[in-house]
Formats: sequence, structure tokens, C-alpha cells
Amino acid sequence: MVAVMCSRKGRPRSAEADSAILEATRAALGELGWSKLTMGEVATRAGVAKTTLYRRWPAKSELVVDAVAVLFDELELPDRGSLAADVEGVVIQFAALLERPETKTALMAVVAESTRDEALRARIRTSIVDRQKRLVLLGRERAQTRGELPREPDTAKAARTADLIFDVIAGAVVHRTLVSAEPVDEEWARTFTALLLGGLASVQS
Amino acid sequence: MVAVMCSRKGRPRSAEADSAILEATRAALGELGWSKLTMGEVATRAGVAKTTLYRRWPAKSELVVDAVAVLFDELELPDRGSLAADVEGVVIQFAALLERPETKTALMAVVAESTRDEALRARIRTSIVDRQKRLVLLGRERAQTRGELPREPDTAKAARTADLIFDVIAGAVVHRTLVSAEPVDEEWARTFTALLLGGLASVQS
DNA sequence: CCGCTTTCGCTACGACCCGTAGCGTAACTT
DNA sequence: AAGTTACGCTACGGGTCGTAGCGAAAGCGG
Repeated sequence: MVAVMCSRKGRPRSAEADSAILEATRAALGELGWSKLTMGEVATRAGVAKTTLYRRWPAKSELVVDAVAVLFDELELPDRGSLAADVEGVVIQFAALLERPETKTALMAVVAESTRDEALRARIRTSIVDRQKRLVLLGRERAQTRGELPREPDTAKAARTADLIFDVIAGAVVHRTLVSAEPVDEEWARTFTALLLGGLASVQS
Repeated sequence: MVAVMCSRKGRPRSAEADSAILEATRAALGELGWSKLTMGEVATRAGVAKTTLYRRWPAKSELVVDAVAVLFDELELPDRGSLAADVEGVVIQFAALLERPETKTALMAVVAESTRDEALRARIRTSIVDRQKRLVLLGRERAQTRGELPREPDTAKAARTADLIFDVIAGAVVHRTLVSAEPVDEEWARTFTALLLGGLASVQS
């Protein structure tokens, strides 16, 4: 959402229109895909004038980022008792999210667009990426509390390791799902988690 | 690159036009990005009529796949003496390839498009993905010859492990480069390789 | 209650790109 | 030489883009 701060006079923007637009965007994205998704189509579905759309989002890509971002808030990290179980759980969850047609088509297209648009990349980072990275930090914290992982005194090194883990988990799941186009089932999640945690032990030492 | 075989009469298609089109596509892709890349622009740059383009490629996405595919042939796996060195080398190489503006924007956009187009996905698989997977198989073969990895008698399990490794390597590098937008330098490659090989040991057992 | 400000829906518009059809010409096969 | 196919060129209807202008509606200030 665009933070509108210095406008306290006049007619306020309709919050219903906002949610209707984002909802319509997700629906149209799932049915039509990225390339056939047009601003006019979204406006019609939302019951809103096309100009209203352009008053809030300058481009299709930014609209889609906002529309899809909320879906990533569904990702949770329930305590399953062990680090391995936690990782397996989030892998399955993330894969399920990527199976949905809205997200699978949107995520790649938006990242592709962001290679030429620094502002869009920043938006993706704050709206989507950082929300996932939070899970990595939480999972590590829990594992350290359980005594499964040692506490790393070097803050910079700890941050680098967290980034590495994040890239490996998210990257592998995305690649498996969207490029290899093969399912992320229980078995794959278990094997992958074993690989990750086993490797983590050798990096830590 | 459509394999036309059953036409032995009449004027043959110009091979120069083919290479000019693919070259023009790569150049335009690097300068304009995916969304602003038009068929007319490519035709103009290649010095070719727009209709000639459509006679060979039905859509922009398929053209781009063919244009970018040859770049992935640059990937090599020189024998660096150890499995770790081989992996580090291919990681650096792959990351360097993804740094090029033609490839970084093309790969994501094409994958995004492929979520709605099964034929395109197949084309990506044969033109790009399988050519990379080949490197994984070669690297494992070498490591087994060196005695660094045990030979897996179970063929199915060996294939699953190879797929897993492939998804982890390619996924992590892509995610690091395009989503996290941070550099894949020597240090990252070294740490990542340690993670991968260390984990591989625990999976094998 | 009434002006002020901003947003809303609507229409229209030029610009661009799409993908195709038709034509005459060029190139290669037999 | 005859046949067949690819080529460049032009033109076209259809669609989307992003913007401008309008009058009406909705909240805020007095």
C-alpha cells in the first residue's frame, strides 16, 4: 500500500476500492496469467474505473506485488519440536504457496521485471522477501534455544549464514517447483532438509 | 531453431537471418528488458521483415528461449582436481552468466510465462535446463572416479539425488543473484559448496 | 449548513504493438 | 525452364496503454 500522509483534506480514498482491486488482481492473475493480465481487465472486475487504478499504482508490476504480498503473510512457523521438523514444515508450506496459480506466475514475472527497475526491487524486498527471511531467523532462534545449534558470537558471520540458508531454501523450492516442475512432497522435503542441516553442521565448525 | 526436415524443395530459409534475429534479440533484451522488447524492434535490428519473425517463432517467449539458450552452452566443467573445486567453479560461472542483462531478465520472464504454457516449459527444459543438469552428472561421475563419492547402486535413488543437487545449486545461485540481488563472490561460493558437500555426506549415508 | 478540496466514474483520445493477409520478387530444387 | 518456397513490403482491424478532461460525489473545515 502507498503510504499517503500529507492529505488530510478532501475526499479520502476508498479502502473498499483498494481491497477490491487487489482481490480482482489476484483472481485475474490466476485465470489469465501475467502476460494477458491488463489494467482494464482488473478495473472491470473490481468495479472501478481504470483511472482509479493508475492513480494508485503506476504500473502493472507494482500492483501485482501488492496484490500477492499478503499471501506470503500466511507463512507461519509453528513449533514442531525439532529444527528438522520446522524446516520440513516451512518447505512444504512454501511449496504449497507456490503451487497456487496467482503466486507462481506472479513471483517470477515480477522478479524478471525488477532486473530493470530498482524501485520495484525494493518494493519486492520489503513486501515479500523480508517477510520470508523472518522465518529463518525465528527458526534459528528456536533451534538455539533447544540447543540444536550453537550461538554464533560473530554477528556478521551469523547474518551471512542466515542469508545463505535463506537463499538455499527459497531458491531450491522455487527451482524445484517452477523450473523442474516437480512436486515438493514429504519425501523431497525430508531429503532436502537432511542435506541442509547436515551441511550446516560442516559450515558451523 | 525449429527443426524443419520435410521441406527439400523451394527456397531454403536463410541461416543468416536466423543468427541475425537471435543476435538482435539478445541485444535488444539487454537494452530494453523483457516488457519493452517487441517483435517489431527485433525485426528492425536484425534487418528483417516482421513477417519473417512470425514464420519461425509463434511468440516472443519462444524466440527468447532460443536466443538465450546458446549462452548456456558456455558453461563448462573443467577438471579442477577436487569435487569442491569443481562445484565452486561452476557456481561462479553460472552466477557470471546470470549477471549478464540478457540472461537475468530473460530467464525469469520465460519461466514466468511457462507456468501457463506447457509447450514453452518443454522447450525451456530441453534448451536450457537439461544442458545444465548435464554438468551435475559429469561432476558426480568425476568425483566417483576420484573416489570422493561412493557409487550408488540404486539407479532411481541416484537420479533423485542428482535432481536434488541440481535444484539446490541452480536455485540458490539464481535466488542469490536475482532475488536477494547480492553478489556471488569467491567467499559465498566457498561457503555454499561446503554446505552442499557436507550435506551430501549425510544424505548418502 | 456551506465552501473547499480531493477522489470518483466516465468518455475520449493518440500512440503503440499485435498478428495476419496479400502481393510481387528472390532463391533454390529437379 | 518450371515448380516451390522464403523473402520484404505494405496495410489492416483489434487490442492495450497511459493521459486528459469533465461533472458528480464524498469528507473536512468553518
